[in-house]
Amino acid sequence: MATIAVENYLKHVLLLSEGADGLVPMGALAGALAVVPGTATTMVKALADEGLVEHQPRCGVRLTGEGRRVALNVLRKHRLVETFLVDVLKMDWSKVHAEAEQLEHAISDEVLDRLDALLGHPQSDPHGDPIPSKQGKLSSQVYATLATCLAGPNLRVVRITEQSAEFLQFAEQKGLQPGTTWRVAERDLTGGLVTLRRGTGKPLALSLAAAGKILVEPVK
Amino acid sequence: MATIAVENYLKHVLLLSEGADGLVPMGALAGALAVVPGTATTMVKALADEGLVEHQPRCGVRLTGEGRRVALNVLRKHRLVETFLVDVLKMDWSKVHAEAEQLEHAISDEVLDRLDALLGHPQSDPHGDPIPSKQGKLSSQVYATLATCLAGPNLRVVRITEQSAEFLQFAEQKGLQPGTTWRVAERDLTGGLVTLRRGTGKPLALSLAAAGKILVEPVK
DNA sequence: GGCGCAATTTTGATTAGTCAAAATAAAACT
DNA sequence: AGTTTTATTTTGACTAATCAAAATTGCGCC
Repeated sequence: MATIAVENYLKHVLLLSEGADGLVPMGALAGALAVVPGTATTMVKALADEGLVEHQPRCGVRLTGEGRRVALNVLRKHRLVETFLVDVLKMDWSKVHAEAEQLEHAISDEVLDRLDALLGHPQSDPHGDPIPSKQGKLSSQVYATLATCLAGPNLRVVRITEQSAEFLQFAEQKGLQPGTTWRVAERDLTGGLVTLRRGTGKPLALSLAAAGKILVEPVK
Repeated sequence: MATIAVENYLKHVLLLSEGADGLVPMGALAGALAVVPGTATTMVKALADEGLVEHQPRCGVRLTGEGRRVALNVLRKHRLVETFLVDVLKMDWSKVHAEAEQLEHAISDEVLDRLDALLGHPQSDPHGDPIPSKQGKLSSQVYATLATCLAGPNLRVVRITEQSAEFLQFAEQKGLQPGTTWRVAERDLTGGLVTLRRGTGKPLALSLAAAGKILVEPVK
């Protein structure tokens, strides 16, 4: 069985290769795992020997089929656990990430299945991140962000692409949970500001950096 | 924070010092943890340096106040997780021990509290093992076993003191869950056999060894 | 009172994962 | 093209936890 460290390496390679397709640079991987670059190199070579990743020296790393299977299973555990913690245990949105980071390595596939059934086979976790299916399908729908949408149409928040407790707390406090509807009232590219409005409520100003972490879809 | 290995050492010292009070011999500890004796010695010395246990060379080991606090917290996690797995996820009685063995090291104190509330602050787990309170109180009521009770009075099963999946499966299949009522129909000390009856059902024969693992209380 | 046995401890080695810092390779500027 | 910068890899060392096997201790027994 994969150790906790191995599971974490594979999970982060998967996460970093979402979107930015192709190879994950070693520096990015080391950064995500909070280890020095040399450690990542050593570990990746070991994973390559196990057939879990493909290492292109000096260029980067990519998951093999088997590595991807393991990584998706870990990610599925992570996101289902987050959903459980929020939906069943009523835990704070912003705390469940750290919690799931531990639990994802401790729950068995059987518990995973039962949790999935208990929660009604959810498609996404409380932050809107898609939950890989048991068969290893991961929805990779591309959404717009609040930083790129033009002023005018109504937009529904579908996902917050940032795990830090600070940001999630901020989003929750402002009412920016997945499912809520907003529209861009004003976009000031020069000032790096986006102003949002929810119905007729008072306006909410966001930096472009923050707005770029919030994925939305147009309300039909 | 205590590592997983440290938590396991402390938990097993606690478990082994229940009943057989005083010092836990190194051999017993090594056996419970499935390590060679030398490993246990090394580890216990390290724990003693941390102030978690008291090591009497060549005699055995005992928890300090702090060590006991940590051990009780781990045990509380273990038994509440078992209860959750059986009561909420409807998992098989005989499988939850192995599962909880992993989860006890992964759940935070906050999740523990919420789990406890969700389950209605249970006093004992599905096998009848007492759950330490949040304040660190562990019920140490002394029960009779089916091996020691005389034939005649009705007895309620309160606890199965054996974690192995085989034994639990056996007990479940025979209907010996905590809460069920039986009486000893016949005791054959020479043959090492106890014969039980449940109401007017057909008799069930148990070896003394097996009967000794089943704790009971008289039905008033 | 010494002998043997069983439990315990010591010693030396191994594995997984890590860091610090030096070495190397590739890319990026003049 | 040559030099600087940056990313990556290598090297050597460390920690936690473990095992195998040798050394030690102390107890029971004639």
